Amino acid sequence: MRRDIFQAIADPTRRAIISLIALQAMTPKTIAEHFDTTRQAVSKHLRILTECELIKQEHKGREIYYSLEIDKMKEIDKWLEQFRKIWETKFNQLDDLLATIKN
Amino acid sequence: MRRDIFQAIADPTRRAIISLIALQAMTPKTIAEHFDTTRQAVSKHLRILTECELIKQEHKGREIYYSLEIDKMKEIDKWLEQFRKIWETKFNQLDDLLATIKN
DNA sequence: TTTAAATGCAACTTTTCGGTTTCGCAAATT
DNA sequence: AATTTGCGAAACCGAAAAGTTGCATTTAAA
Repeated sequence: MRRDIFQAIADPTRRAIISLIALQAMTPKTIAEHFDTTRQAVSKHLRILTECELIKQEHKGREIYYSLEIDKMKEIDKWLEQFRKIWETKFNQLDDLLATIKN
Repeated sequence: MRRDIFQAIADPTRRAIISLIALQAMTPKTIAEHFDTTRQAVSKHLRILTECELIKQEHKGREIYYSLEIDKMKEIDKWLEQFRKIWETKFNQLDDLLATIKN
């Protein structure tokens, strides 16, 4: 099983779950109510997200509250960094070009 | 077929291809030489990347040069925005806390 | 004008993925 | 004590994905 963060965010439902619990911790049941799917399917997604340490659990009686490990999201940002450098350079080149045309 | 950018970057080989051609345009043959896979497999990845408009082609005789559509990468950055807000807030909260302790 | 090279595409196979169903367990409720 | 509720895990299924093989096409080279 691959189970890395990029594979985790590939699924649209998982992305929605991430966005949802980013705002506040939730139980699987509550999360499932936000989507057109069963609690068990959500549970599977939560398992995958847990495996790549994107979310954490907090047990409270028989309920389990899931919340986002926001720091883990920075890994995506980190990977994007190489491309951000490129598009910023291109933007500057365009800037230079516009400046040249003007003068 | 889903074919969105998140599914496109889920595959590690595709991420490597993206990083590779971000620096300079390349033919499928040359790209394949960088990996432990066949040209046809690379071709399939290129097809997927083309379908979600992450890369573009430039024909030159019988060769086809593939290069990155850097602007498309910004979509990931855009999605990350919501989380960036959160981690920046947390960072500021920590800042405030440290300031409080100091005084 | 043959021959070789670069490529895309389609068919096929194997693996993975996402969802459903069923089950068992532990905590709450009656 | 019996029942309900919230949960994870395992077994199963269909669909999609990833890789392989073979072939057709176009262009360059001999």
